Amino acid sequence: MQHLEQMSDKPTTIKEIAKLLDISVSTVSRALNDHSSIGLITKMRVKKMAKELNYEPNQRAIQFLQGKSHTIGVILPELAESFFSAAISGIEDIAYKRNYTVLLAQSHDDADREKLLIEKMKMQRVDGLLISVSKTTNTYEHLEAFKKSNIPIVFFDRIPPVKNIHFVASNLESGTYEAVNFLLKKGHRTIGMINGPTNLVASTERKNGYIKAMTSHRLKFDPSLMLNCDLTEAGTIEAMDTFLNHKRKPTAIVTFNDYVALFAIRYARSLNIQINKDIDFVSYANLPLINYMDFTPIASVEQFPYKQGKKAADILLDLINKPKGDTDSETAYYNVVVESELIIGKEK
Amino acid sequence: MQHLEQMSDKPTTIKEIAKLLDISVSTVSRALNDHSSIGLITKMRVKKMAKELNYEPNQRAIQFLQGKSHTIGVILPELAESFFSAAISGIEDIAYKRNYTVLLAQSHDDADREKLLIEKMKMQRVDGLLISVSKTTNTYEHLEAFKKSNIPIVFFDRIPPVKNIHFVASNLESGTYEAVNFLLKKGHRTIGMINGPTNLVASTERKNGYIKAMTSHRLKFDPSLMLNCDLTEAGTIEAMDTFLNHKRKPTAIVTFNDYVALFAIRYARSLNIQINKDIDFVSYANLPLINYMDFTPIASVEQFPYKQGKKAADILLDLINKPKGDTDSETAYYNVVVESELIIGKEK
DNA sequence: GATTGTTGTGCAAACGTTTGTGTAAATTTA
DNA sequence: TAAATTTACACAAACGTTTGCACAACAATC
Repeated sequence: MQHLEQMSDKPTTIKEIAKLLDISVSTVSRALNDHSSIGLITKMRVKKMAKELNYEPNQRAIQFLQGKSHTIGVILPELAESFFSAAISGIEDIAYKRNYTVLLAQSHDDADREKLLIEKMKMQRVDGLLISVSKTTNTYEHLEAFKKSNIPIVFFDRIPPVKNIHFVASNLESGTYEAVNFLLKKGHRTIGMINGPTNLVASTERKNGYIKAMTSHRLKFDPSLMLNCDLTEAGTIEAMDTFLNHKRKPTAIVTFNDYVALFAIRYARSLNIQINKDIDFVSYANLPLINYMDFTPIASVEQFPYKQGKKAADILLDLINKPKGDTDSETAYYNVVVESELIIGKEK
Repeated sequence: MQHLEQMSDKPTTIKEIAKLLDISVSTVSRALNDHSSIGLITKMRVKKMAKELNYEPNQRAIQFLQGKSHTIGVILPELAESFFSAAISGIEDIAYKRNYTVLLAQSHDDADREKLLIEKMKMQRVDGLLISVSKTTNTYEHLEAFKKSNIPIVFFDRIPPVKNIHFVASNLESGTYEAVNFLLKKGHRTIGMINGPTNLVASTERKNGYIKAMTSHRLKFDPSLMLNCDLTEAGTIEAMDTFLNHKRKPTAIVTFNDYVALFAIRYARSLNIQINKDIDFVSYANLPLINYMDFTPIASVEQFPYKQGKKAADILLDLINKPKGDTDSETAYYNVVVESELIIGKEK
């Protein structure tokens, strides 16, 4: 009975239990899994011994045997952005609920690193991949290549311009429509927009929403009021300068995200412009802390990142656990749109 | 030559290569690993075929065979807190550099969830665990139990009061000392401190730093000027009320972190108190965005979370790859202190 | 009392890879 | 030219678990 002191040794295996009880490993395995063909007495004996030895099944062995890792890879640009830290929480919650683990990696908005990470995820044999592509990603062969590996992949938020993919994104067009509409109803007629880089789908959607709102009010779209910006502080300031020297100086500005809004507002204040008086600002919600600031956009488009993460993870796990009949998984793609919502800030 | 079209099938194995070349699997394995006992011609043939079939070694199989997962588990309270999102970047960078992957999970400051996650990490057979315990964790048996599993564990930032553990933390005592010293030099004599819950080591360290600074200026420590707070907004307001009605009303306040500082400053402003005029604020750096605010602490203690994450991961990987001779690993524990630094904000 | 059915268990293969050992053939040495 | 050495490969075991199949023992049926 010296089997009790091997605690701090290697983890107990099914074999040891078998040897100690003088039965076969298959019996032990079946007993632990409550297989119907094992006698009650044997089951009890096995379970008691398993508990005594602190037996825990070696998941790595099981994963290997079954050819499933029960792990999903998640690649996202930057956890420091609260959109993504909220999204990862949604992903994680779904993953753990459905008994999957999460292998995390950040691209830090570096396309090369992203490529490496994707390769690594494939080598790690993740069961599926969730990815929000980096800002700098502009070639897509590696994504196409990954698709060939038969590992399901779901894109979220930052969707690359590639055909036949599954993705989850927020409806930026309708969100922007609402935002611009809100400004129009407030009486604004000259509305500027600091948009993102043209290679992002998100920029196009915002643009479309903007145009739609304008035309629905029978206003003509003035392209000079929509500026593309690299989302840096310098780029934002440049855009602001353009607007402030514009022959049609905007009375309201919609910014691509809260960071841009912050830069723009800070710069405007330095020029003694009265925020939300001389110029109204509307943005897209990214930063929870913006609520604590003294001068914040009067409204913002909430994109529900947590919900988006949940949804994306759910879809991925559905794809992973889809029965073999691939007939429709080859033709049907999840294109899920999470509605965004215009949140109007409390007046100060 | 019909082996070229099995691309979208199951991943290629070493066996298939062996069969196609009519050699043994061991030869293929050794050829791919450039083993000395394999002829040059064979190596070339194998490598060529491997490339042709897009062979990638099955890491899961290797991990299983070697009994190593090459994965570290990371459990932290909340990625939305920028301290942790910075820390995870450091962890990730080291892990990937040293060829490990990161299994991530958030406790969301829930002790029960944390317990479950630890259990799960053990079942997943991670090679090591990195953890920053949740605020609500107040029993430590599960941590002690985990140590018995022989999986190295390194704590960082939020260290539980448990003996004989490896940890990385910032030197809050010296940071606080510097902060209080800075205020004393500015002429303040009545300095309040909104500290954290007493069960956190971090609170004790701040307290010690505070006391040290005071005594070094030959000032007596007034315990009524150090309040313990649950770090919520309500708790902060309560603490502020206590201070404002104190017979020795502080002319400067040190807060546990930026969130508390925000709550305190907002509340003070609502009472028409002039920030950094009537009362000077000093805090600990958590939020990058605090720089964008109009009223921010005049100084803050930077804790270098990225560096801390890197250091913690490095230590963990060293422990994992430590040679078998356990003689000193049983007696010696890494207690690494990352120096913090007082950052004095630009005057506005 | 032979046949079928049920219950409980063991054997062995399989997953993909690495690695220790065995062994031909080719080369060098005496 | 036989013996010793080297070279180049194959065989098989191992990692921990699941699972199809075989098979014994026993009970129930005709």
